[in-house]
Amino acid sequence: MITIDKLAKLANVSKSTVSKAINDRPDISAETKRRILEISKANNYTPSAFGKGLKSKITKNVGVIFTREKHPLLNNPFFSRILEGIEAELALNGYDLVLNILHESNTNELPRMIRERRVDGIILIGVFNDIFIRRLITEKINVVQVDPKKDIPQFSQVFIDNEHGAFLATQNLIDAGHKKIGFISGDMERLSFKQRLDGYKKALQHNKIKFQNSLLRCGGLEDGYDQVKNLLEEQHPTAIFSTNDLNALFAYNAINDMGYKIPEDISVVGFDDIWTAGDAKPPLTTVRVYKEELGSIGVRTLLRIINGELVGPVNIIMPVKLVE
Amino acid sequence: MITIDKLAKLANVSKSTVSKAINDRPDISAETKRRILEISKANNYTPSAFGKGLKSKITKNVGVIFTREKHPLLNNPFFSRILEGIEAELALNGYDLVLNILHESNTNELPRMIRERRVDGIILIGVFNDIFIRRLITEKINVVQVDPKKDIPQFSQVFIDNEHGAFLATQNLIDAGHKKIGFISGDMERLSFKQRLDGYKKALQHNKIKFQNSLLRCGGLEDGYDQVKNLLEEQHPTAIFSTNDLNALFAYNAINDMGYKIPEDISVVGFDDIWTAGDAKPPLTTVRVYKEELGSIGVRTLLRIINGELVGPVNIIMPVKLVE
DNA sequence: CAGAGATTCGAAACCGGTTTCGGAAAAAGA
DNA sequence: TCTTTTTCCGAAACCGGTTTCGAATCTCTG
Repeated sequence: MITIDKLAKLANVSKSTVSKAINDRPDISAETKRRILEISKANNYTPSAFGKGLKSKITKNVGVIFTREKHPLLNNPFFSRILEGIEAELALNGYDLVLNILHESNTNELPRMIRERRVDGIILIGVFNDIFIRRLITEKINVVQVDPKKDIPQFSQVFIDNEHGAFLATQNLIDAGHKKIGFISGDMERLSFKQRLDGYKKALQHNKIKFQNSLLRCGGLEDGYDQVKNLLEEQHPTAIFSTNDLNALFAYNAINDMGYKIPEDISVVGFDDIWTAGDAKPPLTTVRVYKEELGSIGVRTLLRIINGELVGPVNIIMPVKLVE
Repeated sequence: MITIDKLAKLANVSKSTVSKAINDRPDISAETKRRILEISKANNYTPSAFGKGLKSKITKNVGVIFTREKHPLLNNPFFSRILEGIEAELALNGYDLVLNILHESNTNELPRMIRERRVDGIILIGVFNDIFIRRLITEKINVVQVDPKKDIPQFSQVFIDNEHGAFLATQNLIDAGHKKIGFISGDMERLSFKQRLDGYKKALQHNKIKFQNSLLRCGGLEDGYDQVKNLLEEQHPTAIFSTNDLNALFAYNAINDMGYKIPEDISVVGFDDIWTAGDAKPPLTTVRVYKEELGSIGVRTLLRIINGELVGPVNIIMPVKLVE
């Protein structure tokens, strides 16, 4: 491993001069710079991240923290897509991505990468407890929250346009003539599901359809199947809006198992546009979320914060699209 | 941000003494150590990664490099599961994960995290070109390859027991009375698919069934549907072994669309045990691969290399299990 | 109580960079 | 030709740790 000192010896200059050549400083002659860069390339010298960071405090790393409730993150179909979006955008800007996956309960102490300042900022995806949030704020860490489960005004945040998406989805069902539209969802503690409920309500109201609590079935993802069955038996809706595709697919199963046909007897619209949605039979109408975009916009926002281009926290709402 | 110097002032000792207290060195009195640690905790001091690494060359970071062919990695259902396995095992051992996702074509230059020695070792998952591999070898980077697409004897590698898994899957079909078993697969350039073909052949041979080239349909994941259709029309097998679940699900669709019934007319067995396998109707019999384990064993192997506990490269074969 | 040995601490060097600042040499101006 | 200015380079300090080694103090032994 070649260091700046060795390179300086090879070029018969001081290490300050090498540093100037490498970093394109003004006080160096064109000829010397050329010579040094040549020797540098010949010995494929790369400045050590440690040496650089020690002085500059800049790591050129960004931390990404996901939380998961129980087991695999697969429950969250977004995981890899958002992560890929983040990674691509970071790579484009010369940053590396340091990944942490935490359990929701386990977010008391700050991760090492933050404590030891191994990252210039972080992107948060998931649910975090209050102590965690507070420490991030007091330590003045650069933070962007993507698809927030909870609104934290101190952080910059990238939202999905949940309300409008849900509005579109519901309106789509209403346009098809439905008046009795069931609503199924995961945990309503989550901001995104709340917002989707709002969109559902707005669409009903906009069409002068009375909102009925009895048409709601909310809860965990696990028992989606049973909830749909229960909803169908008790309320006989002609359509169902599901706040997420996973539940929508459970609904498909339940509807099929009860002997109904889709879409003749019951229509279903989902949200998220996960990759299996198109393979379902019949293909699921859903609200497309641009997951990679979510990640890359999150990164761009964070980099603006890191570069001091942003004064206060900003909120960004990413548009969605109804796909049939 | 408090540094070791400030802490030393606060405790009225030299910074060498602080270092000794923090790192539990012998030449320090119990009382002084206690006092320093107390003050350290009170000011929640965390040594900077830069300072430490500069001297020790140890980053406590591990790089993880995935490659993708075209677009999202979702084609690879392993992605998040293996990644989670890796992350969990690294976290357990006090390491952070630095993620890189490369395009196969774009793997000429070494990633920055390797050049700048920002990681103590790397885990490779995917396809890498020869220049890339050679540079890793000449630079003496610590490498473990997980689920290798190509055998690289210079690296330690964690394999899936593809051959035995394919043997089990095929034997399962033979036990059910099938003699004419189609074989569909993705790109046969990949080591894992080759090995699965070997297992398929072995099972046939073991049961004295003649292997027929005409029953093979190999190629991309994209046109799996058409290939299955073609296979069914031309050869009329009574069963199909698919080297991956994704193709198996395409086979389901093709079989259904052609008016056959599963498993009455045609049986299907897959490989990988992706999460949708259980939801298919009827549930897909498949070979379960312990994806998190794959990741965590990869990490454990890498850490042994980093700690100098391993002399040469090792090959590890992870067992699989047939699930119905 | 002198001398040997063990304990405990700190000064200084080191790791690999960046940055400041002063001075020499070269170029420009008088 | 003598200043003045500009250009170019290097010595030295600094960043935040670790490690070595010498010295001071304390403990033990004969």
